[in-house]
Amino acid sequence: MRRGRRTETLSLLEGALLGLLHAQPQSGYQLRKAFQETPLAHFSDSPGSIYPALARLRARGRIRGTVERAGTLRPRERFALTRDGELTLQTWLSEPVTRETVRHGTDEAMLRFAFLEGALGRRATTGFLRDLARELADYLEWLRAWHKARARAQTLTGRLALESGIASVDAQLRWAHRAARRMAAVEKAP
Amino acid sequence: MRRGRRTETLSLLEGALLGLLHAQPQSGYQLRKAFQETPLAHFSDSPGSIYPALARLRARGRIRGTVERAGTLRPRERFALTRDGELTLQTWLSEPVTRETVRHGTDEAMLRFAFLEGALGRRATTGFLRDLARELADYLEWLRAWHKARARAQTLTGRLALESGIASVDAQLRWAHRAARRMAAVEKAP
DNA sequence: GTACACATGTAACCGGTTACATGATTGC
DNA sequence: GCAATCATGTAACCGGTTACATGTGTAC
Repeated sequence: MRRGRRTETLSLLEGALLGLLHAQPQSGYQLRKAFQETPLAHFSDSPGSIYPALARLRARGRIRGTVERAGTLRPRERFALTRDGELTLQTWLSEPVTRETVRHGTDEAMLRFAFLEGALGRRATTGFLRDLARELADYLEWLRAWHKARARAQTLTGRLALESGIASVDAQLRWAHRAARRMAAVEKAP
Repeated sequence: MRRGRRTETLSLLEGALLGLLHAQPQSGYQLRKAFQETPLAHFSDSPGSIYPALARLRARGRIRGTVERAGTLRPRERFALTRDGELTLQTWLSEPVTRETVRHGTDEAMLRFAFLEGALGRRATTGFLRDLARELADYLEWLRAWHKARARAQTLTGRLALESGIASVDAQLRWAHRAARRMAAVEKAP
């Protein structure tokens, strides 16, 4: 959906593909199944989204495909990250967590977090969680202030919808704190 | 992002615009500000998204614009729903809440809910909340089962990310129950 | 022998993003 | 005088959706 001027920002789908391929080289079909069957849903599982995305990533040198069972009547192409793809993934995962990251929805942040350990190691997660918790707390405070100030001017369902958002952000913030504690505990006893 | 074959499904942005214009006829600039300043964030506030979307809706007869302060040097165009736009909005808001609705993220469901009272009245919300709660409960159960079954096979951050999703859905489900009770209470004493 | 899972694509459409463009008004 | 706000657009790009297309392997 967007393209950095020079830095080649990844779309969510491309990020997800790189992250999955980093964890485990696999075919387009297996990636489709992952989008169907795992909680990674919300990505389309249609071939029309995944195969072109893979072709793009390959054209840009992020991934490389090797054909398996070439002689047989049912070959398949297994994709893996190139060194360049690994760097791209790491760069994407390292982008700072800002106000915008949480304002536009936490999907991207959580997707990146899911891949953090695999691609950057456990140490990298501490800062991520700290920044995420900071921004979530700020955002939550702002949402609550907004709710307090404007609650009466809205319809009942409008108000309730806002409260749903507040409850969601609150849950994510609590989760971030729990997760940070878990990470700290694990770091002491690896 | 998509187009129903014949039924002219609305994009999220178009739905948001119709909902906002139904609540209060206003100009493109005011809509932009709404996306900047209210918790409706996550829609782009850039003129390049809103003005073309308004032009589309007008071309399809959903909205009508009237130029205000026409003689002055700073005119502006205030948009309002046509009768057809009202019907389109109502149809969109009436679409059933299914498994897919929650699997792909609850953004659309919550956006629609926010406009429900204004466009369909309080009575319409009861069924919506019931369906939403049902689907959220199913989805939550599925997520928990998945977590239990696959937790060990994942990286730590992968597991934590899943737990974040579970916490979020859980929070939304609790909210849905609270909201249903609030609606019921209000219906008795309108 | 037929339905379903495996496996990979292409092509048209279109909506959102980014960047560019223009000019008036208000407040300091 | 200059910056910020008001106000509205256009144009190129490109990625995701939908629909179409094709053929094999396996289990009943």
